Amino acid sequence: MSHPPKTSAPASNPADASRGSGAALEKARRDKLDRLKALGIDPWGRRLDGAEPIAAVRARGEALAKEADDGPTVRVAGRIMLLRSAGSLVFLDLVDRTGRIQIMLGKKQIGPESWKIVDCLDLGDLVGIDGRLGWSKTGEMTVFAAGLAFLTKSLETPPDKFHGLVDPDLKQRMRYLDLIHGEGVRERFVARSRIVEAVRRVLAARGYLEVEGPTLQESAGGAAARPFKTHHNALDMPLVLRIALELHLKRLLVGGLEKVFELGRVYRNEGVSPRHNPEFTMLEAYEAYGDYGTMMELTEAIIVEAATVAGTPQRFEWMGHTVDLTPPFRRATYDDLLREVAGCDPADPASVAAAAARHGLETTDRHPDVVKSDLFEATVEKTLSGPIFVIDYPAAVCPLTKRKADAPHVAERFELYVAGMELANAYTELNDPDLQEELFRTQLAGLAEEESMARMDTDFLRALRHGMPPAGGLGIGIDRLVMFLTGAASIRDVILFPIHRPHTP
RNA sequence: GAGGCUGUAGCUCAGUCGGUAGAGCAUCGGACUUUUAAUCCGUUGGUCCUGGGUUCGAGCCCCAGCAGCCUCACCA
Repeated sequence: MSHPPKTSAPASNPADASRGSGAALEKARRDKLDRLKALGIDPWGRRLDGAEPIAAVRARGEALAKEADDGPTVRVAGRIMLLRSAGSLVFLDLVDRTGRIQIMLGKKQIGPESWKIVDCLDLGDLVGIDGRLGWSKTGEMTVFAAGLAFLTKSLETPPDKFHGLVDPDLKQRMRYLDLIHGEGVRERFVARSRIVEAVRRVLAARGYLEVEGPTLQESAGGAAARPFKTHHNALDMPLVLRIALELHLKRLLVGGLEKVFELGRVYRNEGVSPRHNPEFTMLEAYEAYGDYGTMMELTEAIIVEAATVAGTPQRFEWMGHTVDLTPPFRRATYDDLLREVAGCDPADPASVAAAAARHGLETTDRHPDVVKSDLFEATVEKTLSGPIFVIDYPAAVCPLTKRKADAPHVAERFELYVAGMELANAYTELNDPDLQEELFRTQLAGLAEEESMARMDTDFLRALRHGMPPAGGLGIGIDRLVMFLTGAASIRDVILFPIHRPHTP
């Protein structure tokens, strides 16, 4: 080989030549892994009993005098988030699921053998620490380490220790990193868990039974949405994933379970947006001998309890709306809001159509109630800061709902809106099998099956003919509930692993 | 599905008029027994999303594609 060009002269050590690249960053960590093994340390660790949650340790530390040097001995375990070396003294910030605490490791204090392990520590490694709890000279609560247990080596470089992960794509695809480094991310998902617990607690306290319906169905009913299609091999039958919980829960009302709810995933083959993910979590609850008024009271109880456990303030700004959770929530009829906001006479189809036309909506060959519904969505919805119960809907857009006794064109339905977004939907359930069948048929006429909320379900109709008690039914979108209780702007911020296209190399 | 914006080192981001690819953090080497995103000195690291095109020359301009975000449509 002749003289290489000076500008591209290779370094003497090929590994050094790429030092700092992604591969070299991992190699540096693998070198430390090998050094640990050489020291007889298992870099992948073993069971460690008796580690105290860092939050609990911090609580104990608060009671200690700053100058005390006789603090209790504690054991903590967690991930190294920051590492500052000052010669033969090293400071770590250790994080577990409950909090963060500073660790001080001194060469003299832990001895030369353990110090060899300290030399092998990287950001992201998991360690256990035994030490005295106290305060550093600069006033930081600190565990002064006497013992160090190496628990797991991290071979990948963590994100920027100050900014964390910022790219929303990376945050979602690598949620584990987002949970470690993202500001408030872990807290938000803990809040989600607490909210779900609260929902179950409220329902259980009222005597509701939690049940599980089928997610694989022959036909998807109970909502207006396109389903995902799949296939069962052994039975050689086409199946769809459920789009709602409704029709099976109502069968259970027929079966005498009287108060049932399901909290589970539904799947809708629709577009994605900051408020839509193809799979999302739905609560549906049904109470025999109740009506939509019963469900309004239940909805309010669930939301107030969920807000309490989530730590949501009573009044806050979200998505440009001022939300006030002080019960009772406002109630307003559909027609009153329409009159107020759209400036038309809801009782007069011509007036409604004229208003709809002014907003550029299609009105020809459309059912008057559909025009009304379009007008409502175009004008009223975005103005509803809420929470507000919108009550009494035009009957033609509510095929599963009982009509008002004295006004058959009005359905006993409410939707709860917050910040212009639909959060809950409830009916006095239609239990007249003949009317239900008729509504299915008229809804289906002239509509593509995929577009209709009413899908003929003859087995469901037969169940109704056996007698379903008069009942109230409620649906709440749990993801959206979590969004507004945690102040999240996107549904992807409250779903751990939202849908993504595959990354192509 | 349509439109707009974005894509540069492991992470967070600059990159001027088209003229040899930059910083901070991280890494590696050195100093430091009270640090706080430690600091200081030195060091290293690039498929500029992918593929074409224009040009003497493209991170930058043009075309196509991929991915993300936002808006709209479907929907909750």
